[in-house]
Amino acid sequence: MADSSDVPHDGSWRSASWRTQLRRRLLTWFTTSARDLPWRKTRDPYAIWVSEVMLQQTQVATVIPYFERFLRDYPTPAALAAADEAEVLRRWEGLGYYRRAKQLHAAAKRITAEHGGRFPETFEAVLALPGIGRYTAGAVLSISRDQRLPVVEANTLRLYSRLIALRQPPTATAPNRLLWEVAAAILPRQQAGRFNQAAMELGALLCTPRNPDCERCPLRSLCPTRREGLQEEIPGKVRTLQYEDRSHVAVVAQHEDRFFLRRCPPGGHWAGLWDFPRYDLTPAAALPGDALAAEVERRFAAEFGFAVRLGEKLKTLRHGVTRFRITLDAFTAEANRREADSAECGWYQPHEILDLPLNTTGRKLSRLLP
DNA sequence: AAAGCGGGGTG
DNA sequence: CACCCAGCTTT
Repeated sequence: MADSSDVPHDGSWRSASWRTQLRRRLLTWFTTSARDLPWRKTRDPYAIWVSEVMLQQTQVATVIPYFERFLRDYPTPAALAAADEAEVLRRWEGLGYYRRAKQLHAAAKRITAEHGGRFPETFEAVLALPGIGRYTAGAVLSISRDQRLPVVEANTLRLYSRLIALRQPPTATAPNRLLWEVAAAILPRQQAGRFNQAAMELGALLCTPRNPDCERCPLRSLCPTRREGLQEEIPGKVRTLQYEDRSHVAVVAQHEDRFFLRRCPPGGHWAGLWDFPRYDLTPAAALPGDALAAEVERRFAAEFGFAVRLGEKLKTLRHGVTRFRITLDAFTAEANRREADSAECGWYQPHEILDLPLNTTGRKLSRLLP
């Protein structure tokens, strides 16, 4: 049984005076150095929750316009709960990781049904909502209500690893438990929300992964990692990701002035979003051109029950997703007749496609249509 | 081209 | 505890 007390690190954080110094310096620094971000102008837990979910896997500059639009269109949990999922996905389009939007929508419905439309204010109730874990629950309730709850995410993970000179990979079980312990111990009694924001901001602006700006850091004299010159070694590397190449083919089928799209099935990738039919043909090198077209036509007919004939290559798109690097060859295709639309697929004119929630490659291909 | 973000859910 | 998640920006 791994115990956090066995994890090699610097124990200064256990000293009350060290923690007092840290709090004072960090909060003072935040007063002068905090970025002016839209979600810092509110104490509405709903708005802060939306920002926290958007900020997962996505950077600040990307999130800002999405956040402002989302709050304008859905100013309350009830407004979000009343929206169609497709409409929510359309507003999320481009942010990626669409499960976040679906969970946000589902949680808004739960808040409306179970909490009378008011964002819950106990840690347990917030944690019980879909898409909300320990970090997000702590962030929302500390920032909006100053509840004394710790947060450990990428920025604080790195900052706290350095403040305790953590000598092990920070995501391993025992080191991670220790980091949460540290995050809880250093919180002030008052202003826990400002403190958490300050810690994350310091990690984002100064205590960066590479070349941290220790000269400007208000915590430099408290930092054992800086003292020992280990900034590039701490936190330890988790592991290097091995990319995997994939070859996909998309079918842009046309009949008169309409194009065929389908909804991605539940449980799979891009679930609930629309896209042109696409097929994984890895490894593509094994198939000569004719055989590739025949294989795609076969799969298309098997899936949708009508035939198309592949034409020329419309476009090659390369996109990376998690550990995959995908080369997507999009082909035009002709359908002899038009099958009836269903809830899962159908024929659309280009102007109708504008209103469908599409994944990024689907949207890029749709812009090539007449 | 590679690195970094990135917590939540599942099994 | 390991693995998955179907994109984007920065370096």
